[in-house]
Amino acid sequence: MKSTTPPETGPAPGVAAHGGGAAPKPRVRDRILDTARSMFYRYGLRAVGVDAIASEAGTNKMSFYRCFDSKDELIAEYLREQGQAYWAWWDAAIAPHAGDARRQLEALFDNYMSLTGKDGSRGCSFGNAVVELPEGDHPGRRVIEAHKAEMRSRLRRLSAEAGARDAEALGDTLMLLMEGGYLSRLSFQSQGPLTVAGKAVRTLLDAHIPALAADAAAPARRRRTAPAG
Amino acid sequence: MKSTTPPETGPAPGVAAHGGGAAPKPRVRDRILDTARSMFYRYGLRAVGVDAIASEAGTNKMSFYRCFDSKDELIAEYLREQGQAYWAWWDAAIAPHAGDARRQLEALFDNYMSLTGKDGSRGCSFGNAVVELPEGDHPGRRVIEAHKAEMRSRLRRLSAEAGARDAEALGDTLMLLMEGGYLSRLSFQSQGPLTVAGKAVRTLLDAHIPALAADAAAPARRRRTAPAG
DNA sequence: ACTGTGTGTTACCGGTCAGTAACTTATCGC
DNA sequence: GCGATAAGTTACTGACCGGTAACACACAGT
Repeated sequence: MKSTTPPETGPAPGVAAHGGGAAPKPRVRDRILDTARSMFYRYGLRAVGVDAIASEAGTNKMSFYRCFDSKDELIAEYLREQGQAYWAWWDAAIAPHAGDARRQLEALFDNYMSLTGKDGSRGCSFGNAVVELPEGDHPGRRVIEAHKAEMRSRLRRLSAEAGARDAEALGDTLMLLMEGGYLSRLSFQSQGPLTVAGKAVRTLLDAHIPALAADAAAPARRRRTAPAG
Repeated sequence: MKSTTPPETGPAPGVAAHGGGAAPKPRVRDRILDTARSMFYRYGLRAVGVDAIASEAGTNKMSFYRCFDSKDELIAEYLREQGQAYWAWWDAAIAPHAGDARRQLEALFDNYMSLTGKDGSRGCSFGNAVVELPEGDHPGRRVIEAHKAEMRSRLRRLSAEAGARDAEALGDTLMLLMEGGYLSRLSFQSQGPLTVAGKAVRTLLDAHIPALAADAAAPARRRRTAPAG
């Protein structure tokens, strides 16, 4: 196998001045979790050892094992934290269009595209993690499966709220689209298939949502978007 | 980390009777490659060591290194072999409908769904591999990127042949769909979003292909498929 | 018989893996 | 100052990692 993780020589925050005011120096556990997040995401779960995480976090293995029972538990905790951040992002992305599910979906995907298309992006933490955790009993797997199930159910719910004829099918299709973008991001640099996700969503919404011009409770400007001309 | 690969106690073919006739006993290299294929796919690239592969193939590490320069080279070779098998499958799936690109796409996805939905399926070898190979210079990465680029180009070509208004967008959307099915397969058992891929493809084809009733060279029965009622 | 080739066997290298023991130090509230 | 708690340090275990050296054997074609 190759060298995997470069040294990643970081300054290691270590002890921060905290005698004077309200600068609560980050506890070891938080530093470790933060470091684990970035290293796991960048290099993968198996490629990163606890020793590397600990020293990168400015501490050592012994302190690591005072905070976490095992590496597997750290992985599970890492995934739980990623989940919280994910739903915070999700909610923020759809919040501006509360009440208009169609626009919420469009905004969600627009946001998703620009985020996943970014330079440092390595796709979805959960999708990547599940590839490395084939064992059915790993503590991280339950987190992953719960996360993906929640994603699916949210997309289905939004599809229903948007007035889709077959909300479950639309929701699942949107899920495939998202997952596909995440995965394809790893094999293409910036001009990958991900770039059409926005168009694809609008096409699917058009196809699934009946075009009732004056529908009750429906937003005024629900424009049709034909796929090219 | 957990135990990763179970012992997988296999009988190890070893020496096959070959003195009499035309039974060319499988060479070590082939046995190794075959074992690597199943173990890499099942457990992942990093989870499987060369020692485990060799002994599972009924040989040993020394013979392994007589056939392959390194584990990384074996990985690349594994991916090349998977690529050959993949295109053979692909061509066989679309062959029955030569000349009718729309039906070819439908057949491709139907075939893909039943295959990826199978019990032992762990999604896409290439997608899984790229998750474990973040290093840009790994010999396997070129194979993966070439494979995915080829996939994309084939889907775009089929979309064009099917008469799509925006063939590149349709092709890329279909690519997202496929990739999404592969990835989501890992987080859902059998009733995952993958099950709607067939419907989704037909919806997208309907949306992208102009409905010319009597088009030259167009197949007679190109039925519209409305997404539910 | 001789030799080349393919293969099996054993032992080993340096490095890293996850995880632990025992001890020291720094900082906190009191 | 005192004790409690959090954290750093060094050294270690046993297993596994990718990769190699040296040697033995079985069989092919000549």
